[in-house]
Formats: sequence, C-alpha cells, structure tokens
Amino acid sequence: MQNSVFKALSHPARRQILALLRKGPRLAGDLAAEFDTSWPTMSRHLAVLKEAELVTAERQGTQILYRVNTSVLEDAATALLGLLGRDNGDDPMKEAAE
Amino acid sequence: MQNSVFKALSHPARRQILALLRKGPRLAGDLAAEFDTSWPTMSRHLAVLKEAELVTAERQGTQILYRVNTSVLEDAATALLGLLGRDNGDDPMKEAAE
DNA sequence: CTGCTAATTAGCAAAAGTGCTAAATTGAGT
DNA sequence: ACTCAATTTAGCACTTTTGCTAATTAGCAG
Repeated sequence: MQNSVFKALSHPARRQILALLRKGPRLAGDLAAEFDTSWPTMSRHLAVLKEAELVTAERQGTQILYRVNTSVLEDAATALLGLLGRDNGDDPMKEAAE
Repeated sequence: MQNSVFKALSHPARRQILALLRKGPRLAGDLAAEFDTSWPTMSRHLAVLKEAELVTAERQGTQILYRVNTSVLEDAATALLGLLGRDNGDDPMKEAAE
C-alpha cells in the first residue's frame, strides 16, 4: 500500500501533477494542457495517482475534477521522516501485510 | 536529481535497506544477510541508493560500510511536505534543469 | 437518438527495472 | 605472486512502465 504511493511518486510528471494540484483542485483537461505529453498519457498518470489514492477524482458533468488526497501524501512524508529519526526502537518501514 | 531519489525510494527492498541503515551504519554483507534476495541483487539495490546519494559507502578493508545520507533523505521528505503545504506561492517541485 | 466534447481504455512498441548465475575485481594475508 | 573472502560487474531473461495512436465510454445539448 505504501508501495503504490512511492511508485506513483517515482515519476516526475506525477510529482508535477501533485504540485499543480496542491494549489487547488483542477479539471483533468486543464491539467493535461499544462504538459506536452499526449492526453491519454496524462490520463494514465492520473490513474496511477488515483490508484495510489494520492488524488481523488470527482465528476463534474462532462469533466472530471482532481484533488490531492492530503492525508496519503502526509503519510508518505511521515514514512520518509521516520527513516531518518534517531533510533526510537520500532521499524518505520514495517508495513502491514498486503 | 530529485528524480533519482524518488526512483530509488520506489522499491520496497530499498526502503527496507534505509530502514535498517537508520539504526546505524552496516556492512554490505550484513545487509545482504537480512534479505533473501541474491547477493548481487542486493549489491545493485545498494548501487541505486548510492547513485541517488541516499547512502554513502566506505571501504573498511575488504568490506564496505554503508551509511544513510540523512540530508538527502531529509530533502525528499521536505519535497513531499512541500507538496501539501497550503498555497505559499512557489512551486515546490520546480527543479533546476538537469 | 444524433452529435459533440471530455476523458478513459485498448493495444502496441520501446525503454527501464528486477533478479538470477557466472565472471571479474579488490584488499588482506601468506 | 597466490589465495581467500567480500563485493561488484556482465550478461541474460522476464516483467513493468511509459507513451503513442486509435477506439471507446460518459454526459450533455439539441
């Protein structure tokens, strides 16, 4: 579960998408317009982010509004911070069975 | 540059390695013993981490001592946190040209 | 229902990532 | 120089990821 998040974050385009989304929700189309990749490619990046639950999608009639899922992003940041905390006994990367 | 870091973090084994290393420096061999992947595979994971500068390697005679590079890990965590900060005007994922 | 726009899914080819075994390297000891 | 142990590099097979174009679905307007 943590894994899909980090995998989603591993592509620069997807981090860029999150950076854009950070400033507020955005329509898929507007998002796509900001990148010079093809529309379907953008759509797939969004799907990966959605799968990792880093974003949520909400239909607005014919368009789809994307939004960052702050808590998942927070968890990821926390996991990284846990990786550098001075020894406090428990394993920060231990993850519950999938 | 940020990119190689997130890519390095995208593999669970590599995050585990960092989790082990968090508790203190460790010899490559000891590290390898903790996982059930082959030795060369572990070696490659370490190479990826080193390439991303998430760890540093230091020869100790015939063995090699690995150590987390805290600052790079910190930067990554900070980048993620930047992705969820309330709008403060600048783009947290903007990265200098490669 | 037809047509239009927004967005996703299918299918494919190219590139990158993973993990293995076998071979090479590096340093220490003799 | 020869040998042993620790580690990395080479080479290969296999899977995943990426990005494209073409085709499809979804919702709305007429």
